[in-house]
Amino acid sequence: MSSGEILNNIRRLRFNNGEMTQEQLAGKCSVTRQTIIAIEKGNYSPSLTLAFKIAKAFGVGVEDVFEFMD
Amino acid sequence: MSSGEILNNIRRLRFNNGEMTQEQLAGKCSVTRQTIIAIEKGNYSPSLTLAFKIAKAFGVGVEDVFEFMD
DNA sequence: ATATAATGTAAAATATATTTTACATTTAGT
DNA sequence: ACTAAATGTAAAATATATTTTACATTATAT
Repeated sequence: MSSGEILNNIRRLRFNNGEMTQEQLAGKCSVTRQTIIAIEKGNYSPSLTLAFKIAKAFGVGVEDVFEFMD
Repeated sequence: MSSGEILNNIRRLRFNNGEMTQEQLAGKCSVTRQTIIAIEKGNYSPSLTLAFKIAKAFGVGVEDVFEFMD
């Protein structure tokens, strides 16, 4: 899996959602803060399940959070 | 990751796309047929990267292929 | 009925995603 | 300047996704 193919707007969405912290987003998605950091930095591609949870936490669609560059 | 939370329309989309075989879809997504089978059956949640590749293979959005039930 | 194609099951090996734990650095508020 | 909060780095451990390999079953065409 090359996560370099996935870009994301997590940081911007966090800011626009009451300046949500990574910790808070992690809580909403039931994952660790480290996971959010890693995904936000594009260290690896998240599972689809987690991608959906992140999108839901922001009240948007998956493709509003993540973009596939191929 | 509980993949029970993700439903998909892969089989239907395969049928509607020239009756594409699992092998062909696997080829388009650069994964093994076994992976397609497992995902189609909901054995596990795919990586977001693969989800995007599958969606692209059908020329639709990720949320047209997968549905998050929570 | 036969042969081939497509789909399905299974398990070990391998690759990747996530967690745990710890510490460091930066940012924000006073 | 000080403190706490937020973010960041890192690596080992753990969990999950995918591959490899093999065989079985079902579907399709003749």
